[in-house]
Amino acid sequence: MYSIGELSKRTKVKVPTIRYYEEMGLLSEPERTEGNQRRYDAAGLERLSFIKHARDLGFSIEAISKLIELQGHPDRSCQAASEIAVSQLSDVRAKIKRLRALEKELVRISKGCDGAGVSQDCYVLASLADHKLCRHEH
Amino acid sequence: MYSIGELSKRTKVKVPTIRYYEEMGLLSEPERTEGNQRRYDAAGLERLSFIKHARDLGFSIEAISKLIELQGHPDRSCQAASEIAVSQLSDVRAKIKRLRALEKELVRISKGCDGAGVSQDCYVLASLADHKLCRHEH
DNA sequence: GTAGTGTCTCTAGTAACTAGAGGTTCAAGA
DNA sequence: TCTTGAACCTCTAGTTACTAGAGACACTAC
Repeated sequence: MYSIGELSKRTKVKVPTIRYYEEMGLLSEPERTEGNQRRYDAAGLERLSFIKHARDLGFSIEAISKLIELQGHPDRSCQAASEIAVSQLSDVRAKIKRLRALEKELVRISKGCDGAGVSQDCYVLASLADHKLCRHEH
Repeated sequence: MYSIGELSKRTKVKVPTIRYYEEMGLLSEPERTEGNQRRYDAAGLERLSFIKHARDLGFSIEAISKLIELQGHPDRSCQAASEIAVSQLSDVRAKIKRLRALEKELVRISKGCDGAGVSQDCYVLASLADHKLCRHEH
């Protein structure tokens, strides 16, 4: 049996976050000691590792909830799980695309100004003030 | 003079968001009609366009505050503005890097499962449960 | 004058935590 | 067995950048 701190160390999930996951229904309520402290078993540890890994991959709490539900029904089709993963992937790709466009624009803006001048002539400020100076859409 | 709705249309910033920016100190308090409604002038419009553009580029409210402060002092060195832009750029690059790693991992996970099987054998779920199945760090 | 739309303030909600207060429990050493 | 200090408990509130809704008032066109 692990205390919440022990679980935290093993999974690298902070203690208040573990309690938060419990409140959100991602973790089921663990046993308690006589003194009301949480004690987790191996299943709890595994479950939390799953959550941590999915969060690291950017899955939302909601998506993780659905995945956990599926885990609980091994006989059910895994189409939903596949869909969640694919949707997460397209999310990530959309974000990358957008960030690339921003990167280009920021490079252009930053290059125009070395920080040596005064704010009146600053290219950074001018670029932000006037969208027409931009080369790309964003 | 523009009403808040007029300003919203021209800048594509939603009305409640404009009020929010005012509350946050990004926009100075505009004149009011006798009936207490906001009326903006050209300077207000320009300022809001600046904010909108910077937000679209991912600058935080805090960063924008600093940039606006600089705009107000045309004689001051623009080093701070340059630093903010550069830091924003490295932020964006870090995010891209991380997202690329996630993309790779998600592609791998998704490929392993076509959604046809049952959840018990689902590669998506197995991958999430066991970090050791991952090829990359994240 | 009245109808309909726009605007006002205020409160509360979102996602996914994080921080802090004030109090209790546990485990190890004396 | 007692004590001490770290770990734990619950609860509330704060974070970022908004968004939604309630209930009331203002403005504009007919």
